[in-house]
Amino acid sequence: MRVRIAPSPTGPFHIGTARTALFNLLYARRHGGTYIVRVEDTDVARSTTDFERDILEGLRWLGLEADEGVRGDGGEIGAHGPYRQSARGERYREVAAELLAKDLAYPCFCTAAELDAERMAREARKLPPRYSGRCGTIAPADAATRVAAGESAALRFRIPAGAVVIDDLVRGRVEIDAEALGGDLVILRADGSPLYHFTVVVDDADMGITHVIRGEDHLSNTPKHILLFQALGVPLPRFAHLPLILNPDRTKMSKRKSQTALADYQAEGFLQEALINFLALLGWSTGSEDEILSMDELQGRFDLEHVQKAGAVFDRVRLEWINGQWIRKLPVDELLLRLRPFYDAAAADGRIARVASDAELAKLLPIIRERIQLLSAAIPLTDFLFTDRVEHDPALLVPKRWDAATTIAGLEAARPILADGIGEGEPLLLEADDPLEAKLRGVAEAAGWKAGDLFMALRVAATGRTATPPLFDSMRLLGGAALLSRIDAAIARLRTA
RNA sequence: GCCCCUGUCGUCUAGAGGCCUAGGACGCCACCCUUUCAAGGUGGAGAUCACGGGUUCGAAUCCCGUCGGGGGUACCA
Repeated sequence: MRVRIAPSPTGPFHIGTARTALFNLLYARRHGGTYIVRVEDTDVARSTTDFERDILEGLRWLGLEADEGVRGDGGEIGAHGPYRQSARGERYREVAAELLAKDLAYPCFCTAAELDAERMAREARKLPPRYSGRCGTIAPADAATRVAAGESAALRFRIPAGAVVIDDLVRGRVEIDAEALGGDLVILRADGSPLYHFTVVVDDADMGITHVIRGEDHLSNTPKHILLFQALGVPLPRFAHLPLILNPDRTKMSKRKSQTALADYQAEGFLQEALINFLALLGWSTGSEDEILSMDELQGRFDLEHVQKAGAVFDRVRLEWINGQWIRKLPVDELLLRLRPFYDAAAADGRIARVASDAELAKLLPIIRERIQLLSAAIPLTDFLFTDRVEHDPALLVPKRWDAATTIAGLEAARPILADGIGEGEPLLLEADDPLEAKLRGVAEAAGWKAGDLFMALRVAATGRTATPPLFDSMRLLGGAALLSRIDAAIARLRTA
């Protein structure tokens, strides 16, 4: 059993390509097969090595690196190579020559202008576009003479008449009349470069692909491939056409309407595990009510029977929920590793004033992990710890039920207790009873304040924000000196406001 | 236009003729927990299974039609 993913490096790694790759890998793992990565860079005008690297690195990051073919570092392994179409030109011309020799293909001398005119004429008569096949009636000897004389000619594959049946693993039997295929198919341009429908078949045949699992957008073109496989005299692979991933308006997911670049999701702080989990459940289900699944679990459970037939809308909100689940599920030391680059980047671009140490992050993790759905969200939640001063907004500083005078009184009343109770580098008191909290509650009660209001005033004074990790842990993390100076600054701010 | 695929809560889905008074999850609302925000817990609203005909004692499940949505239709991939 051999499957493949064949990305085209004409743009950044697309999330839809990632899902197709995942389904292929899952299918291979489940059935003990080989998962192959092939780069389809026949379109030299649009393909770039930067895009290729982006795709290869993306696959590796997701855990979808090739068993055979092009690996994450760009190297190739396997005995069926080369695995880049740009390196297979010789082979395509060789196969094309065989088809020509058997008269299964013929040179076409039509110019672009002639083909345009033909197409427009048919359009005017409300007929579907279709090549007339007129060059197909030129005697092979005459055609050969003209080619030898240097006349420019593309090579067309003869599409035989009749119905083509696709026995699709997810859609069942699909029958398409060859009449609807648009006439004889160009497989080699006049300059000798091969076209997609041809290269894909030659490669799948040469590489011994047994199962072609790809997006539904290829279903209508599959008869062309089947006819080509038959002309080549090689056994047909099984086909499985996956439902498309859709924009919220239910059109095919596109860059214009959705975020499609994997790298953008990565940069936002989506976890590899979450993306895999989410993508697996887009168009496939376990048949059970399980939702949070690891790659290992997916590999053990995947099947084509539960693949959906209708397109699936990419629901970003659901992805974020799954990401939050995985953030909480990851071991803390692993989570620290994942968070590291986000803090480093924030320090580099000035969102925080200094680099956070591993020890500091380790102390933070327990109080932020249930508060973030994206790794990047950790920064605004904890930036107050890594900055020299906070800007106090008086409107936030004064709790709803309080006025400025009460707030000043509250901060002043709390100050000596905090000066006494918070030093530097103290351990957190996560679940435990906190004596400091008890004291402050006492102060609030004596003054007739709601403790929550006092806490809110302190929260904003210490962090500049109204939504933060737990107050007492936040204050301990900050340290006594910084805390007191922020309280003083907050009081000063209120006096001048 | 033509060809093909498809149609269960807003979204992802369970469902293979009686287990369906259609289940779960996200999101939404309420409550609980609670120093904020989350997380977590409980409950709720939300689908005449696109519609219309059949078949059957019985249909979300089978058949036909209609309508809606999507994809394809290149000397792009």
